[in-house]
Amino acid sequence: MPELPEVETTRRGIEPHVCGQRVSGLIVRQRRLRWPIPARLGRHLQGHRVRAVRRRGKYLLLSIGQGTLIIHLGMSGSLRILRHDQPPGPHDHVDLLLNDSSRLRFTDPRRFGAWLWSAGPGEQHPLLATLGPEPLEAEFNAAYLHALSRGRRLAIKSFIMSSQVVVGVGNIYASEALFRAGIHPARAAGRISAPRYRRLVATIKEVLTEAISQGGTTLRDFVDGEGKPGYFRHELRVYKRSGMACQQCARTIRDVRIGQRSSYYCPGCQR
DNA sequence: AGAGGTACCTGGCAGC
DNA sequence: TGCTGCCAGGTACCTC
Repeated sequence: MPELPEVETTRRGIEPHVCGQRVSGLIVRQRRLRWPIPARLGRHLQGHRVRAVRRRGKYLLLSIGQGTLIIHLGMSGSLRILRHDQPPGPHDHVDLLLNDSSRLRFTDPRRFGAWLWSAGPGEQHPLLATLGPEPLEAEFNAAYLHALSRGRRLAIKSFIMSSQVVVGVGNIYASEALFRAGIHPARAAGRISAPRYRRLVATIKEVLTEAISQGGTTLRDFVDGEGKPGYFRHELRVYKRSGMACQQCARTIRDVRIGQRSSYYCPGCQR
């Protein structure tokens, strides 16, 4: 479900409701997520104030007391604010209880998500320590990508989806950014010129920024912290559009498997 | 070191 | 209707 724009949309949705509040409890109905929720998590959180809701890649970082609650939404996870208790559904695995009697509810049918604890600010946690730059920051630029890609035979789509290279670019936005940049998704990363990387960096930033402003992409069931869907799906030009005509050149959009992921491209526009 | 495959899990859908 | 197999927005971890 969530790529960077969906995680950022979630962050913005929950931040005003959660920030500044004290944690009054934690209800764990299903401990077995990607990794088991630490048995002592509730004790770390209880009674402490939520000082900030940050994001690093697709990880949400809630600064609570002196430590950090690290939340990942996986493929199918979502968070929403409940004003009052509501009967939990079968995939409502965790509730973070807040002192104004509202709660942050975590729903995740596939259970690829995670709730972890870091004693410090979170960025030093093993899962976050090796992450590449944020795509919307200045350090993510053409010179960086071009230099890093030299000699690499990996498909460009897999390359930009690697979290060591850049965080937050998932399967939807990788296809969309490559279409806008005119680059074939299977092209070897090491065989793309500096000018074309300039274009690609620009389209990655553009696609992610547009998607955030639209509240993300809702394909099946993504909703933000208040239950609203994202509208970027109306802007998708190739993703899930195989068999349809390219809006730019009218050729038929194709799909191909790259790194076990469905990838969509226009054979006329992308080389 | 880099590249590719596997694993984790549930639900929805196409095809028979 | 019911079964089977495949697909899904992520990514750590394993092997070659």
